[in-house]
Amino acid sequence: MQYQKEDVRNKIMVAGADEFLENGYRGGKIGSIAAAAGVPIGNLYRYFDGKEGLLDAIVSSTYNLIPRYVAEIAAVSDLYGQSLGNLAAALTRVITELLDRCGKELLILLDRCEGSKFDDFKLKLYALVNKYMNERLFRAETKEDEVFCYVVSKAFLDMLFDILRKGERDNYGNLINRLLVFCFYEAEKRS
Amino acid sequence: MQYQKEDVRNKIMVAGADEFLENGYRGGKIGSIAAAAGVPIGNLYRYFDGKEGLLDAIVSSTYNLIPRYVAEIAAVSDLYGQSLGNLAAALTRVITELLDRCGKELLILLDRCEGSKFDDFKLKLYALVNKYMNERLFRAETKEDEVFCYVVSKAFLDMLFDILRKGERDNYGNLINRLLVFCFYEAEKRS
Amino acid sequence: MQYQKEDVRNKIMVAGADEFLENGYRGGKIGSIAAAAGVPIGNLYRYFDGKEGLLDAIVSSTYNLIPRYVAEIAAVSDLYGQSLGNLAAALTRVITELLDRCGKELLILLDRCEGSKFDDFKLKLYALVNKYMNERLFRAETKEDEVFCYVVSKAFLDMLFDILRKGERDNYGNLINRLLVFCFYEAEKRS
Amino acid sequence: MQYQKEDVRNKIMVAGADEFLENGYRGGKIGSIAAAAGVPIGNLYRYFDGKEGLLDAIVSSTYNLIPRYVAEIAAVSDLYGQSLGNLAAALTRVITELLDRCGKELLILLDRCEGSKFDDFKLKLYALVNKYMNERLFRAETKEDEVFCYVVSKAFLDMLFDILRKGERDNYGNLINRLLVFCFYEAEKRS
DNA sequence: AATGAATGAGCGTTCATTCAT
DNA sequence: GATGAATGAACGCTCATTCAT
Repeated sequence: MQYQKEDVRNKIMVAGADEFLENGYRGGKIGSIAAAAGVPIGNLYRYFDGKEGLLDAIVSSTYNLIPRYVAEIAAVSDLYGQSLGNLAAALTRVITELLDRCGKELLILLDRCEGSKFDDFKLKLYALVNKYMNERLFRAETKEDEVFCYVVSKAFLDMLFDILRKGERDNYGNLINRLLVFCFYEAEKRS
Repeated sequence: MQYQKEDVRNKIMVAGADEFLENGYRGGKIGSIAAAAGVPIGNLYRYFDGKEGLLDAIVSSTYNLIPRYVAEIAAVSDLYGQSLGNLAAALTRVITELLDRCGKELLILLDRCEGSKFDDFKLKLYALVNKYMNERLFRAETKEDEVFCYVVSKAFLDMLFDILRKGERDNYGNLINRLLVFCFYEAEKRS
Repeated sequence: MQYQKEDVRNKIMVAGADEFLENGYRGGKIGSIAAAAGVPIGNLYRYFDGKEGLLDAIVSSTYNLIPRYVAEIAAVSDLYGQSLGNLAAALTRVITELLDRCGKELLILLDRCEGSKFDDFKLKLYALVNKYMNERLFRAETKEDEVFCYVVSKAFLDMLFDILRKGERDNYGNLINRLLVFCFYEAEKRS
Repeated sequence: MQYQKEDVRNKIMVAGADEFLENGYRGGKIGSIAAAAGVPIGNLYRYFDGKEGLLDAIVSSTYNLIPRYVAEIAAVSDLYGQSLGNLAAALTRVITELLDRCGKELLILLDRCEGSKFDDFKLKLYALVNKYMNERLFRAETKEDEVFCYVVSKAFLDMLFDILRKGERDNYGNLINRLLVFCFYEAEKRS
């Protein structure tokens, strides 16, 4: 019966992700998730440790993956930083891969975790990216510089995610390219 | 007594805004709001039409104000668009005024309305700004252009709000200036 | 509305005590208690902190009272120990008072707290009484003596409670007198 | 395979007895019992008719045995009643045998059957013993006599069980001897 | 016969809203 | 109009029992 278990587990996780995406963690109902997954409520608790446990199962691997992706993106930037074109290609590859692996989960983490222990994901992520950007690009000296660096870092990230939300697969490359130009072309002149 | 009534009404709205800011609309409790306002629960229902009604009262004037501010910002841009310096000064004035009038309410609308009828505020706002930006700056022709325009418009707005979230009053001017340079200096070269 | 509040609180506590007496703590249902008290379920939670809190409210004053009563009984025994007749009279007074104050609560504590934090009341009480009895009467030297002392102490206590369960108010005096004779008359000859 | 079936049946009953002893009938979980017995839940239902059926299987033989033991003890008392020493020896034999056969089950019956149909075992047992005691020893005439007879009968029984709970195998003889002296030596003088 | 996943009734609890005073 | 106790629908979760394999 092993294959069935995995099947059920997946159905619940998909239903849970959809429910949380639509109604948030607080607004998402275990009953609705179970119904959508075609599973009786009680059985859901065989697979997951309650509502929090289900969110955890849906989202934690992505949660843990992100710092590595950020580091990888930073490494890629260090390598190709001189040529925005090459950088864009590399970034596109990394980021489309990220999205393919855990796009939905990322959206939940970014916007739909109010009331859960992942509530702070966004802030942590922004802080992480901000750190990299400041070390490499901005080298903020005043409080004002820091704020500006933070604002731009966050915007860069948001734009990346928006491209993934709005764009289509065969646009990604071009759009990320344009994003890089927008953000970093002759950046020193502009900040 | 009209004066007292207004006083009570205000206390509830302030307490409500704080509660919603801290816990979101779904997570905010009527009981906590009434307690924080020093008002018996039942009385709250005299002044507001339930939880949704209270949110409405707190937020709707800002909700309705925003399109006018966007239009005003657009008008200002049209006037001073040639000179980023002048534009920044004008924008700073308009935006700090906006923030002074309804900063808290704006934050609620932007981030804390999950589960209410204002859930879509962010999207509407982005769409509005996107429209102005597209008409004035991007003149998108392809689907890809549209996405890029949207992404940049949204980012511009987010950055504006982030400055307001992170910055301090006497930074606003400088930061908005830097923001404008970052987004629009030789923009045509970069998009 | 203050008088009503106390009234409701009492009705809930009486209904709770009856329910717990009949079905134990684990078997007692909050719904039944609320119904028996003529109170909607939700309102019960205004007065008590959940099921455990209700049990606590019903039982904790008695729980805290008991050591004092044991000490008082021990003191009475020290005073009148020579004359079983006088001792019986004094004990009867103390114990009927105890029963009048918290007979039902005592029964819950003794037999119906499985699954709650008062689970160990009986053991603690027996240990307490055993300590007094051993110090005054048995002076156990061997392991076997200790067991016998414990067994008799516990039996004395149980019999006391049984008299209170089974007897009638105007019997108490006689029955306690007989109990003392049964347990302690020429006790040294018998142990 | 008949042998295996018996083996599984026994493992379940042992696990069940332990679980009920630890958590009571209400608090005991079928899942935990099955796990402790190393048996899948579904299979447990092949051997026993649900939770109540399992308790029944564990406990009913003891439940039915008890009246016979009480009768035997009564008979022994009639034979050796004159000599407490002989009586003690005979009683010790009977009672250690009882304990060896079904000590654990007896404890469940006495203390851990809340919520099951055996809830009333203790009362029935006390009533039974009370009947014998009254016929032979007390010959109660007044209501008060009856109560006292009941109280002493019950205490005698409880003390017997406590000796079995607290004592050690090679103490039993001595302790039961002391118990008999404590309860019945010159009893007529004391009641 | 063995297995353990499926099932769902029922519990304790919360909280937006109403209502009696 | 002010007050806060009353109300009950709805949620998350448990666990005895059944059922498909």
